[in-house]
Amino acid sequence: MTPIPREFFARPSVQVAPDLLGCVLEHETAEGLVAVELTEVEAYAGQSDPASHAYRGRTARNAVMFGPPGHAYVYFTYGMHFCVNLVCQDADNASAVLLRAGRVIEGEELARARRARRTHKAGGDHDRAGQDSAALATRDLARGPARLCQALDIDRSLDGADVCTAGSPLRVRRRQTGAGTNVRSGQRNIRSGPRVGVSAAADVPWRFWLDGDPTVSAYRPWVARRRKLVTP
DNA sequence: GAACGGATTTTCT
DNA sequence: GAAAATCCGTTCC
Repeated sequence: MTPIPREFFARPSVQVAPDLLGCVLEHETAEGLVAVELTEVEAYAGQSDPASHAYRGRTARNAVMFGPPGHAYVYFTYGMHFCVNLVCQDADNASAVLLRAGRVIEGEELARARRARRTHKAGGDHDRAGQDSAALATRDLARGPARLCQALDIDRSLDGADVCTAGSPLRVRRRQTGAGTNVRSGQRNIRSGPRVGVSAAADVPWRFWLDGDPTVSAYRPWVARRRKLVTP
């Protein structure tokens, strides 16, 4: 299985993002291999994009965005979640594509076990500890950026990982279209709209997804992240 | 089916 | 001190 060449990522993230739809991200660990077909992504530019982590310059967290293309930028957010990006273009642009959702095509049982594990942890210690992991819908396994990271067991240890090298545990490849595989209908329509959870530059349609795919997260028009009301 | 609170890091004011 | 590229269980329509 040949990874996508680095030149693929050496373009503006807005061009790379829609081309990533339908590509496969896979992570090989001691537990096994889990692979997802990407169904939803978002493009982030560098210092010209107020919604980008790179907007205010380089920090310890976003350093990978200021490096060569074809590497993973993994960050921790909201105190409990990881999200993964793929770095695009060159160091001066510090742009990347956020992977928002995917459809598990390999290692579904492992992905389900990981998601159930995390769900249990996040939900606290209730009597439901022994919750049946099969209760998780297949389409929800990697539906959302943090869920995708849970299913693939991606964390900060993969920050900076090269996804263009065959020997790397984390890599991106094109979907196999040969005979014998469960290839779905050929070209599906790609749609675009405003990015999710972003208040700055909300008018830029830099979110891309496969039209009608059940693993794409529901569209939230304004997401109006409710600010905590401060009582004086 | 929408809406809220909680978990609790990284960054900036 | 607060907001953020989030998810989940609960609660109220």
